[in-house]
Amino acid sequence: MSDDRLTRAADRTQAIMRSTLELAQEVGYAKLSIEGVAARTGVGKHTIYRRWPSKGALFLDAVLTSNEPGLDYPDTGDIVVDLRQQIHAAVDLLGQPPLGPLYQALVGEAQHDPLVAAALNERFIRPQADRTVARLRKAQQQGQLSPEFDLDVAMAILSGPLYFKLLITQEPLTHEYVERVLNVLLAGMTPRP
Amino acid sequence: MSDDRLTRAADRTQAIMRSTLELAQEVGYAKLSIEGVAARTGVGKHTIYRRWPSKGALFLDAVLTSNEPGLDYPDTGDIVVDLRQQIHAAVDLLGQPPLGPLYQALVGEAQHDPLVAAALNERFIRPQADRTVARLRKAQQQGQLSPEFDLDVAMAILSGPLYFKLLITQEPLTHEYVERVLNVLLAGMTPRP
Amino acid sequence: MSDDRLTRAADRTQAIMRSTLELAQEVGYAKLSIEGVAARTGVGKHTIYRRWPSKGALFLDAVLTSNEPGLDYPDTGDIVVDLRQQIHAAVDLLGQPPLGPLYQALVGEAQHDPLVAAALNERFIRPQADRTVARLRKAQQQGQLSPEFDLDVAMAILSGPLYFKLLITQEPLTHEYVERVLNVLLAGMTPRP
Amino acid sequence: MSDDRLTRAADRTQAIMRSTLELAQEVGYAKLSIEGVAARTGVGKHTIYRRWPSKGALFLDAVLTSNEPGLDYPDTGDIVVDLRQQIHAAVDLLGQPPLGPLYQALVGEAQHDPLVAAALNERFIRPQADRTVARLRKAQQQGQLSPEFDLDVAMAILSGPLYFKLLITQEPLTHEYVERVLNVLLAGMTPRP
DNA sequence: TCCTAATCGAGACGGTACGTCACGTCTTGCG
DNA sequence: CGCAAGACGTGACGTACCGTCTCGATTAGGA
Repeated sequence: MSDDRLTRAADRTQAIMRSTLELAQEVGYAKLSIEGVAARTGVGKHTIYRRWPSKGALFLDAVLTSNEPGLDYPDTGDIVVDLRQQIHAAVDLLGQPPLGPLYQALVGEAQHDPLVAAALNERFIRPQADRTVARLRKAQQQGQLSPEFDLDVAMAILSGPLYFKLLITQEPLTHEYVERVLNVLLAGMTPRP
Repeated sequence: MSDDRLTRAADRTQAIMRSTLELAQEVGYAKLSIEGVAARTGVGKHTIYRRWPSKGALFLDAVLTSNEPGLDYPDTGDIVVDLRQQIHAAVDLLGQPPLGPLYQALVGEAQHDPLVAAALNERFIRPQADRTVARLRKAQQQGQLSPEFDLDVAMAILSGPLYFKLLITQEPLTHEYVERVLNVLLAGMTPRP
Repeated sequence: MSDDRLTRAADRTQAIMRSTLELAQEVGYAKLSIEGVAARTGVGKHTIYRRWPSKGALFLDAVLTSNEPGLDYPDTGDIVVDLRQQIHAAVDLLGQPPLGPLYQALVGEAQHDPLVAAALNERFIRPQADRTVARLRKAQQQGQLSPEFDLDVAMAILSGPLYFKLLITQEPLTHEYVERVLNVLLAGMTPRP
Repeated sequence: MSDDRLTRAADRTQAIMRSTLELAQEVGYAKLSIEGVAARTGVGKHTIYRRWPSKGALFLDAVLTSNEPGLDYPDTGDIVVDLRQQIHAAVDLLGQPPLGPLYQALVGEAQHDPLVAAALNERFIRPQADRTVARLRKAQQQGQLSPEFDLDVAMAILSGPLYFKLLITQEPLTHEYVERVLNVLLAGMTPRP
């Protein structure tokens, strides 16, 4: 079968990504090396370079693939319930191991490597943002939000403080914190009589 | 004189930081190397290692020193005016060269190097945040903000979306954008009758 | 026909050897690679490995095959005339491109690879030496050489200085040079009264 | 002292050459690698590349240095005695381990690398040849050789057959063989009445 | 005419070594 | 004595070939 080859190749691809995550968790992204990943996976370096152009690209793929399908969005009909649930899910996912530190390193790498930045946006950030804005828009159309409310900014206010804690102050990301953010946002969000 | 020696040392320190910024701007932080800085400055590597423990520490020092005293805070008495002025100053400073890309790289490095993260927080992030919260608190005491308003979160909502644009989506940071953020924040901020 | 397959195979064999010589002349033996020959010929690597065990063996085959039947020996009846003609033919063949540099590289490879050394001896060196000694012996039997003359050494004196120039001093191989060698040899070769 | 550094450097240089010879004798020149030499010597690869531009140059240096001062020339006053002694010394040196195989590989490498060829000539071949020709010339001036005898060719006839055995037929180099060569040469060398 | 077997191109694969770069440590000698 | 200069051991880079391997496609020649 033709699938044999593809299967073999896919197996190797996944094995490499698995080792990458393991190594990254053990020694940290800074000390991660393609040489090390190759050795740990029992694979030639070329086999890695054939698939990814750089350590950053490999790491991005490994991190994002490990977290398919990402953060799915609920839709209970009540925008407040949905936002709350979603933001708490984000904290659970990104605020602690295993994904938290990996994702933090990934965003860090994106600051040095435009390819990683672009891929990260396309594969994770933008879809997530789009889903959030779409959900907000629906609520707005249903009258749950005032018509002139700035949806893009609302999304940024949901995400930004979270990244601020994760990347800038690097304090633990808590449910209590995002709850407070949500409360402030809701104060400006609800339609006034 | 003893001052001579100190002066000489300080001169060298500044020369090294100057070369660091130049090199970083020319080749990018990722390709910056202590070896390169030493060569460009006409200085032995030891002279750099005597002053900074790592490339990250040197870069942090260079970036922050180049921007003393940072973002000063106005106090006109009107919190809205002050916040607006401050946030636009931040956009002017971080949203474009020369500081923008350097600062972006610096935050990136902080994700990989805890020492850089700590120093960045202590020397830049926390003082800035503290000033903002202090200004907000004063306004709250003057009755310009509702008493139960969450000041820490307000600060995070002012900063977070800015970092979100700078680090995550990496789109240009515009005055129009922060203005919209501010508007949403103000909607939840002003005291209700 | 069964010949078809053999013919096709032989065609491929020859195409590979042709590319080998071309590549060797273009980039030199040191940078010759089986990978390169395969690519240039439009052939899988396996097809080469199926025929030759190593780069050296392939190169040997290519060089020697390109020069079938080698140096034929004249027999005019006069040993001096014959030796002179033969040695000048050798200079014409080995002292200049295309064969000169290739042959030089071939002997070089023989120093590192016993298989090449053995094959080179069997297919080129020994036959050539045998023909020379045979011709000398015939001359000796005809009284043109003194009976106690050392034929093997005579052959080595005809060949040795030539290789000395080709491999050791690597100066151009001239007709004038071999003529002088021949003269010295003849001085000790001719029967004394 | 300034000698300290030079001494340290020279020590390393010699240690590297020593390992090179050891490794070459163990695994053969073809499998010799700079990586291997570095590992065996306990030295960084760069420390080798700083001193020699290629494996061939290192090997040449190692082989020739190990054999300083090479083949010294006797001068008893009798050219026949001197030539005989010299040629037998050459057989003792090059015809057997340890130097024989190393020297053979060295000449082999010279066929692929012009730098090695040039250095080999300058440091070993030409001086040796010059000494031989000088000794012959002196004998000629003393009337031990006929005035029109071709000294350069005589030198080539002493060396050539020796290299022919060493490099081409690769049979053992024996004293008996060079003795026969010498005899033939002497036959054409001695002045005729 | 179809089938079986061999051969082929293409190129993935685990390796080894290449030659380069920068790391952080060290030593030396000049000013 | 502090410094430039740069050698040093280390380890990773990204590349090139090695020789082995699997895959379909393209043949032949026998059923």
